[in-house]
Amino acid sequence: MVEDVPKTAAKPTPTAGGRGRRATRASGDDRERAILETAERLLEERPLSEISVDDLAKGAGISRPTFYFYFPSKDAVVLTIIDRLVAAAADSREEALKMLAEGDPRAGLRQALEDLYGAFRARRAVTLAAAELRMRNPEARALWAEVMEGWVADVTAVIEAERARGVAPPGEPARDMAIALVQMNERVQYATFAEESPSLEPNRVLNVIVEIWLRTIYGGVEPS
Amino acid sequence: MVEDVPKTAAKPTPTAGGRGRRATRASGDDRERAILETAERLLEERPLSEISVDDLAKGAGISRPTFYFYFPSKDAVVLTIIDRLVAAAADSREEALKMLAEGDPRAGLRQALEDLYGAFRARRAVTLAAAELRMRNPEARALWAEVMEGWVADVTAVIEAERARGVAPPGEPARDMAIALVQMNERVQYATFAEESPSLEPNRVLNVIVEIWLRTIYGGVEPS
DNA sequence: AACTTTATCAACACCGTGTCGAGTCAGTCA
DNA sequence: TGACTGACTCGACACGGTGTTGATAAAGTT
Repeated sequence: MVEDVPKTAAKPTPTAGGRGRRATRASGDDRERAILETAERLLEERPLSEISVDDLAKGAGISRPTFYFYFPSKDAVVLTIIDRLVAAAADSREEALKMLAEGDPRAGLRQALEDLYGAFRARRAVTLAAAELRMRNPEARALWAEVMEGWVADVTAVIEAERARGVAPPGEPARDMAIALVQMNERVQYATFAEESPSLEPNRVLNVIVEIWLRTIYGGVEPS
Repeated sequence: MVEDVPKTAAKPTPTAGGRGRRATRASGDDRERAILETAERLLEERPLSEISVDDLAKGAGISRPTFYFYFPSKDAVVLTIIDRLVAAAADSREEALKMLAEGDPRAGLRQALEDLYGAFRARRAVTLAAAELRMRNPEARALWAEVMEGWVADVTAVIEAERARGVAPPGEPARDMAIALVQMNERVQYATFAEESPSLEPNRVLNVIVEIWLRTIYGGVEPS
């Protein structure tokens, strides 16, 4: 059902912060994984706000106090899960960035947006939980901010390069454009995942955001 | 037995739903206002999730049970406040739409975005609370969806008109473009109000989103 | 004056969080 | 082997928030 990521090695601790277990290396590893899997499974069914610590404990076959042996709070569990999503997305970004540097920037841009969209769509439930958590948890906010900052920096560089090459017209500061574009993606994708109304159809999202990115970056406004 | 109130003509009830008071016309009006004012005041200080029913009751000079005489829940209070914000924003939209229909669409568009931005910036705290509430309250979600739908419909009409006039190039379906643009505005403005990082500076927001809107609507992508 | 409606709140039932302390159990190692 | 230790478990509790109940008072209405 939930075949987990293959990177169980090469990483002593997901984050340096006080997330995760207190200190151990014994059989409780299974329990920790069980909690994380339960969280992911329940998030497919209902929003984070409707999942209690008891639900997670029950799902992992332990009592509520025992849950606290493994994680300091419900939020910490979700934060750990988000860490992994973010790491996966970062890989996608690096991949796409490489492609962007060597080939045609326009095709590369489409590929990059596609990979990014794919990374989050694959973990739709977690993405929605992240957005929810961000509203009330400073740590989640900081983590997300870091992610956004990374993309903005990359996109800014791309826009500036294309302007320098003379293929993109000047305009508002590249970084400002990048912020708006990246935030647009986030919002549009969230709406689609959450099936808001109005929202874009899943199979239309990429066409639309790619067109807006291209027009924004490459298309100057002809004076009427 | 329905004593009609003359002061707020043309509006019997903010919403048809069971929001607000149960039924009265006496001095308790002051209390109701006091609760709403307390809520707005506290929202300037801290997020909705950190405000309790007791805080609202204390702020209005009543006990917690008495609060429930006036509102069925904390959410209902905020929903009432959001109703008003939304109504004000709708007025702005109508205003801007009129301007858009008679004058130059490009200048009109800028004016419309400016008015809209202003309407929400004037009620920054409430706007942020609305976003928070939307995450966990279906009624708030429905209300916001209605608002978004209204804007999307208007923008769709504008894009289609401009394409029909031949001044805007064809491209992805007008409605899809409209959805993405409206959602971009929402996200960018939210980030600015919340002082996220990264986010646009308050005095730069309009320049940036107007440029993106114009390039998206009027600027086709020249083939490289 | 009897009656109704509006308004108020102490006390309660309930739920979710997080902590404490008293355990069990599986391995050391003396 | 038996005392010791550290990993692990959970019943019972304290706390803080929500929403309800029922008793009561105060202000109209007839």
